[in-house]
Amino acid sequence: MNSDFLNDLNESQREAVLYTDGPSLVIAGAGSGKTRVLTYKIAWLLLQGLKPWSILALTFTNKAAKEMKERIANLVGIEQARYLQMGTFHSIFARILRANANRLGFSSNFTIYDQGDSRSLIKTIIKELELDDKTYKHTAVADRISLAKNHLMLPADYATSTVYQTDIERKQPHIIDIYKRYQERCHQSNAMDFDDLLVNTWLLFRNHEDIRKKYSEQFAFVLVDEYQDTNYAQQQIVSQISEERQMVCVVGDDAQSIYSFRGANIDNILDFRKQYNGAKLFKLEQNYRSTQKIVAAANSLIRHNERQIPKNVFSEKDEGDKLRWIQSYSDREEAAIVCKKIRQLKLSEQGHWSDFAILYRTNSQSRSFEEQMRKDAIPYRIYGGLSFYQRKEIKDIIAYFRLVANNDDEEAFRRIINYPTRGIGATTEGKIIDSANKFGVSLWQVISQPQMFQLNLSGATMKKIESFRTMVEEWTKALPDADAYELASTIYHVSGMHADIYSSREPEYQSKQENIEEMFAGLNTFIESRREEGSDNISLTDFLQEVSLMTDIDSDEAGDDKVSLMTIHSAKGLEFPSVFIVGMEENIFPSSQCAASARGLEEERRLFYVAITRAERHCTLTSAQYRYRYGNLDYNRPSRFINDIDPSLLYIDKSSGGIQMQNAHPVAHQFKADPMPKATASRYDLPSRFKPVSKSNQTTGLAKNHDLKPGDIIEHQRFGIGKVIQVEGYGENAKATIEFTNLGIKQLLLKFAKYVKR
DNA sequence: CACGTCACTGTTTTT
DNA sequence: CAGTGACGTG
Repeated sequence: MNSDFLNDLNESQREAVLYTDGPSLVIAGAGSGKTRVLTYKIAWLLLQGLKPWSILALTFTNKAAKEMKERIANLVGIEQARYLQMGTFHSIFARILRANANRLGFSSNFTIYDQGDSRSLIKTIIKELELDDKTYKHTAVADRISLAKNHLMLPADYATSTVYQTDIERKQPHIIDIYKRYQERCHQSNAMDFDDLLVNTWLLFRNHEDIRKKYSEQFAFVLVDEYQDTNYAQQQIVSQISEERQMVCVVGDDAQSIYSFRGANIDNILDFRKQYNGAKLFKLEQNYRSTQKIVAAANSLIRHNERQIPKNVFSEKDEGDKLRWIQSYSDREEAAIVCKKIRQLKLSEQGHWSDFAILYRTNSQSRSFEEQMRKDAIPYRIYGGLSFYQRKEIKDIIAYFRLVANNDDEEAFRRIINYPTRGIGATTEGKIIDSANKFGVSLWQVISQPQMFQLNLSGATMKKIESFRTMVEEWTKALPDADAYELASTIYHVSGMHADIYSSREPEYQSKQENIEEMFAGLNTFIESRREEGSDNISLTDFLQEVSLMTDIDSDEAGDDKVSLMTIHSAKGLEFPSVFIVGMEENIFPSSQCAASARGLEEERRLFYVAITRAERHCTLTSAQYRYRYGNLDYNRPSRFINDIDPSLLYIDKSSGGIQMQNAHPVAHQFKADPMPKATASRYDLPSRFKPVSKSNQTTGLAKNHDLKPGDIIEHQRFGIGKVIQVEGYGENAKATIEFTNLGIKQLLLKFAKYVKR
């Protein structure tokens, strides 16, 4: 490797890459090649002789980490890239915590509680403390606890903080009690929530200097992506790790800080140079993404914010078109206009559907567009909504895996102790919990030694519990050596989950079946790809660890020619030739609650800035006068943000008002979308987390362009011989109804089915 | 213990 | 409107 790659950089990028004398802050305007700077900097560090494992690069999403790793591999080769310490804050810290769990009184197989788990635990605690669930709403309490943790405030600190004073003023003095008890329960369950992964890492380093030292010596250089979105805890941990050498490079854009509601603190980036004295500042100001007018319009908007690092983002691309603003009468008309514009633009630009994105403030706004696009036969894909891992059936099967891997996991225990029903009802469950609380042990310990923990139950109930316990125990014993897929499959069947899910042919159940299939397909892919990488970590436990820190956004099925519909938040980091920012109305964008405070309003404005800067060539804003919200018709004035844009860069389009709703399009039938049942409409369109690697799939069967028709005989890898009864849907969504000789009728999502034609 | 009915309550959400 | 959760009945 030589340093030729540096020629790909512009001057400011190169300066940022080459500086390795101390801490630095890289302010990367939208579209200015931020990822390029990060990856090249890492390559440069390697070239300087740094060992890959001594470079720590922290990102916010798995996707960003993966992308960066791939790009670095292209520069320096996979051999070096493989050993880079690169990943999300949470996954890197989880690894550190597993290695040192005993120091904190956890064991290394601890469970990671997701948001659902922690909320559910908080809910039970509120009940146990006999607090009024109207004053103490579990979601609000959870947010409050999360906020405390993001500020590294332990229950003990909480009592002396101003937060506690606020609680008292709000007549919620018991949040601290819930917090305390919540932490105890997590500990008893050998579980950490997402925030604990940060808090506990910080604690580990604070209380065990030898460990902190070890890591700070290992990580000779620390890089942080999206620094504007870090919270206090993350900032502190970075500081713990880099204390001695101060070799930190953080990259971000204060103008794109939009996650304060998750604890992100914009001051981290604004005050970075105060925290790291003498830190060097680099600004990447050339935007390579958008036309000049789009960049200028975005600049004119963000100028209205007080708190920011001054910068001059510019573009040398075409001048381009002004932003366009269209007002419509209603939300339905808004959707119709947008669809019409998309068609026109696609034609005039000779583009693809995937060149277009519709961005909105809230998920619920997707509805009118969905309806209209289905009517107009425009292919689309909605991002967001209920994620794969939040679906009940997936959470259930994962809960089994979790309990097997960590018997003390209370949330997993409670989820499945009586699912599928095995005659262990609420009363019994209550008694187990009481005993556990009384003795300060986990639920599992109570059922393991019922007499010791004074569990008083009838002989019949005891027997049921006993058999549940033995069942799980056996799996736990098998865990270390078992083939993950085999074990998972055993659990699925022996637990009775399989029978339950196949007990009906209702669409609801079919969708569950498909989702579980998909999970198993994912498990398979996981094992295969780990094997390909030469890793032995392919047990069910390894799968669990991977899965607990994964989200839907991480897999994207780009390549599909579809219009993207998503919230502005989830559009961050993406770009599209044409962007429609819809619902530009007061009370929606800016949302009424955020607009109440100056800080909140500035964040909304940054959100709008993010939205505009997603556009490469065309950016259209729309406002509707009337829209349905919560079942009634609301009137809203146009968003104040419209006025924030330099009028010379905004074209007010009046031509489209009052378009005819019954727009017949001659080409429409070509793209006819599936008539989807409404309950599952977006479900089939969701990203499949683990899209099987085409390689492995192609060998056994095929997925994309299936050639099945009714009457065909197939042999399925697991289900055996079957006859095709019916095929429906297209491409990604194609599924077949197949009658298997041994198993009866099943529905298969062909995307995942492994079979050969006979 | 399963299922039906009623009241309630609505941002954004990288892990 | 629609999804959720609490509660009561078979």
